[in-house]
Amino acid sequence: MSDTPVDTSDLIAVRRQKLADMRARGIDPFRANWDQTHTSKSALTQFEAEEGAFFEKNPEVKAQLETYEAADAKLSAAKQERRAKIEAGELTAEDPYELPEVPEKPEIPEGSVVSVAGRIVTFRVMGKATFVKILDRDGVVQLYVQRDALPEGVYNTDFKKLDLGDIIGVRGPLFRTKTGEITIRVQEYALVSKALRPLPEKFHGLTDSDTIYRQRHLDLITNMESRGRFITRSRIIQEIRKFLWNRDFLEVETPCLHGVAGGAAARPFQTHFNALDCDFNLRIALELHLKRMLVGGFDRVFELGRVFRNEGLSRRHNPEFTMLEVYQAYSDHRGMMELIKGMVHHLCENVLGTYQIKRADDGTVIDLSGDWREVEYSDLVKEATGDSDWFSRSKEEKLAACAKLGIEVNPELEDYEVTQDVYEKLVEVKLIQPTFVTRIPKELIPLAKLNESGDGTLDIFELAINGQEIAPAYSEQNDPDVQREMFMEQVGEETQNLDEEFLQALEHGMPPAGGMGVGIDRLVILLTEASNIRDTILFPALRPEQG
RNA sequence: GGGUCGAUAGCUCAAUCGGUAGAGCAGUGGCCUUUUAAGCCAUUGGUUCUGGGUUCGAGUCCCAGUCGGCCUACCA
Repeated sequence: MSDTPVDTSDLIAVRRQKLADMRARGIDPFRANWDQTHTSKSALTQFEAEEGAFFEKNPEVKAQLETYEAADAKLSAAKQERRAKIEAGELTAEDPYELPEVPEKPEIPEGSVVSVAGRIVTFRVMGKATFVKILDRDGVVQLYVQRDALPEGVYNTDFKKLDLGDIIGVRGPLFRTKTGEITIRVQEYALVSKALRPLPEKFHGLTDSDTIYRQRHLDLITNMESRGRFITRSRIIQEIRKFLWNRDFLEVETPCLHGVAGGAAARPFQTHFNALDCDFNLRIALELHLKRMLVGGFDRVFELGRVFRNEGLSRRHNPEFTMLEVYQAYSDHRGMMELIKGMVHHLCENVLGTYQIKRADDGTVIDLSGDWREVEYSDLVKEATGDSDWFSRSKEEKLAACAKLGIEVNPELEDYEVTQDVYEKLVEVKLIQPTFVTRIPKELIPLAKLNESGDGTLDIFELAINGQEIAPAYSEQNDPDVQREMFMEQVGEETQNLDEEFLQALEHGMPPAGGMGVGIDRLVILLTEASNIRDTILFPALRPEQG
């Protein structure tokens, strides 16, 4: 293999040739391991601490350094000014000039020796020395490699043949370069894993969204913003768990395969279980099994899980998405208000470090701190339509009003659905600041308790932030007969779509409870200031590539 | 599902009225021991998404298809 001629027309062939040459010389380009003592970040923090301790013992060196830095800044400013004048034609390069004097830079001892490993993301050869940057799990660290610091010959025959994208391990002491960047002075290095394919261009990274989604690994190497967003997503989920564990909630797992896909109204994905020779649906909600946990005496439960809805793709919809559902016995929708607000505040404190979020769309600042606005559904609809008698109008009048308001509404919809359309198209999208929408009409949700006033509204809220529904929560329906009736109205003739197992469980008695569902992806969109659900899902649904 | 825009070198992008497909980065060879998108010299690299058509001539115009973005529809 090693005498295969190099095909320079193919970047991969060049790298394969390097690989073959290494193997021929008995070097394994894919090592079993590398002993790390630090990550990029912990190495940097360590040096800062060591340097700080040194300055404390030697304050005069710190003073010298500050003098040096100030003088150096003046020097660069003077050079820049001169360059600007030459460009503007006020001076020529031959004109005599004086530059401010800069004192000698004081010596600062090198830090301790660290061992790190990561992927090469920049590689700047400057003759007999090279600057390299490697990326590891928590960031980038610079390496300084001098020819004479490596065993004889290695720099030219091996080191300079490294490629962008290769993963290397290095060992050496920390120091600060002339420009102030904390850097590892490499004494020892090894190729840990050879990259046979080139990375995307370093400055622009990947921009083709198709490639970004299909080859997310490349996006993560190249695009630090994207990388950070997925780290934040993971920390959000971690902190949600902590928040609920601390309130004595039990995390449970319920099945993804459902005989009847209940707990929401959405088209399910269907599949077939061979061993039982029967059809199953992928779950569209977690609700019904979690309520059966309440019947079973698990008074505080939650599940963080994937649900699947066989519906369209959009900026806000992916067919599989992550849902949190929480149920707390002896609580109600009011209790859920406190819970969700507490949870979001916890995330602001512990993940984001701020309560102010900038919208990706228009830069509006969303303030998540303090108490959140609470407003009734009917008031919002009346306000949006400018009609205080909206709810006593006939369907025809409502449709006519919709046309005037410039929204398209399917005339075959039920009366309450027309209103709901108005809500979704005119109201919800404008609820940018956190808002609890309460007293929602009973036709919309069959699983919640009716308000005691008997006006046909439900004891529920929908939390809207950023123009999207983030979390609906109910005082859960625990009357088995009312529940059955509500289901019957929903399914009509199709009684095979009744979840009898759930209804029977309710007949054993379910404690009064508050329950809530949180769309994790939408929450992450909000908290990471993303504009598209696909930026928050590692591998979003795409049509499989052909061939 | 409908509308609309797009696909050119490994990556990011050019290409005038239909007239020899270019640049930067990456790669390759050389210079360079503190760089910051390092710099300098030289240089390789193309099924212009696929398949048809019009034309003396197509990256460019037409038709069909594939994949994608955005809008829209569906969506408790």
